[in-house]
Amino acid sequence: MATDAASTPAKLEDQLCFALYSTSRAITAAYREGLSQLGITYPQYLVLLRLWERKKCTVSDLGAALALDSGTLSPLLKRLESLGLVQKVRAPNDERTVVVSLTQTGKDLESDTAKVRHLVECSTGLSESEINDLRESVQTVRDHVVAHITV
Amino acid sequence: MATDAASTPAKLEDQLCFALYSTSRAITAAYREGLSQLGITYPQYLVLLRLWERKKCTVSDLGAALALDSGTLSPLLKRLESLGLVQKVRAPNDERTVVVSLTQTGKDLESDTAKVRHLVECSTGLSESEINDLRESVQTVRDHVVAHITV
DNA sequence: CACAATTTAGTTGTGTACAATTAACCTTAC
DNA sequence: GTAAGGTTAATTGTACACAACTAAATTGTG
Repeated sequence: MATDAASTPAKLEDQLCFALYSTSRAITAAYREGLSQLGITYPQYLVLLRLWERKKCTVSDLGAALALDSGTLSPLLKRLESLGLVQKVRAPNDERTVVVSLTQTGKDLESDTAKVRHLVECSTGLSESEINDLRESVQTVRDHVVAHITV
Repeated sequence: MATDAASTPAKLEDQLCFALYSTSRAITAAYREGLSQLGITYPQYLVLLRLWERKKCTVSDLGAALALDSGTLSPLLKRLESLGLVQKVRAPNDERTVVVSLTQTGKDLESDTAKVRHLVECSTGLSESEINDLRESVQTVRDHVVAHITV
């Protein structure tokens, strides 16, 4: 009874969900200045990260990798296209799918982001192995929660 | 040189930032169904969490607790007000500040959220102590990153 | 008192997130 | 072949986030 949810009023700072929410936004903010000098936003950077890994992605490939739907990706990709960083082409064998690929400008941007990423990693105050341990713990939580939602 | 940033192409799933970003959104999604039955969104729930802790908050108090600015909070509080969950009153001694407080309906909502919170906590697959350990690790990262930005 | 600097919310504009819907295209069953 | 059902991306509408700006009120200083 002492551990009854109603008897222990939940505090904002005690919530794992808020820790993740506020920390994610803090890291996004840490990326903001460096990325804005490259002309891109943080979600755009994440999409580019995926494209630097795999030269060609369909919109749904990107959606699966980032867990974002076309309502988010369509306008985001339109902005990346108008920035000249990616190009979109309808697949000839299936006119429904749109293949997104990097332009040369988009490819060239990869090396510029390494310094920004390094600065943010340093700002965490963690060693490389500590970063990886924490990342794995957080990913495990994500996978559990996602599996629970899907069920 | 093997660890040079340019020579080790960064992958999306290897990034702590993406782990935090995607996990935060997954947990928000896990809260969505339960909270929508109570008529509120996840950011609104976070604001209410703070108000259940402290009966009265100014807008800037809430902004400091949540790291959100008035551009986010003003419309959010307007929606909570139109839902009848909070009320806003100008402080008589300082007409600039707006004191936000809970209505009875807003107070009554607290107990209803406990079950939603418990379900999401269970979906993480972690014990209570594991949740707390992870929360503290994530908060430490946040505090480091925020301190680094402010400098 | 006067008045510049600061504080506080609110507003505006851009860019995500996400649910719900739409439109075009593909596939399958018949 | 064609109609039904499924897939894919785009669109629409609501709600955050956040930068930049505005307006009103307070404070500090001479």
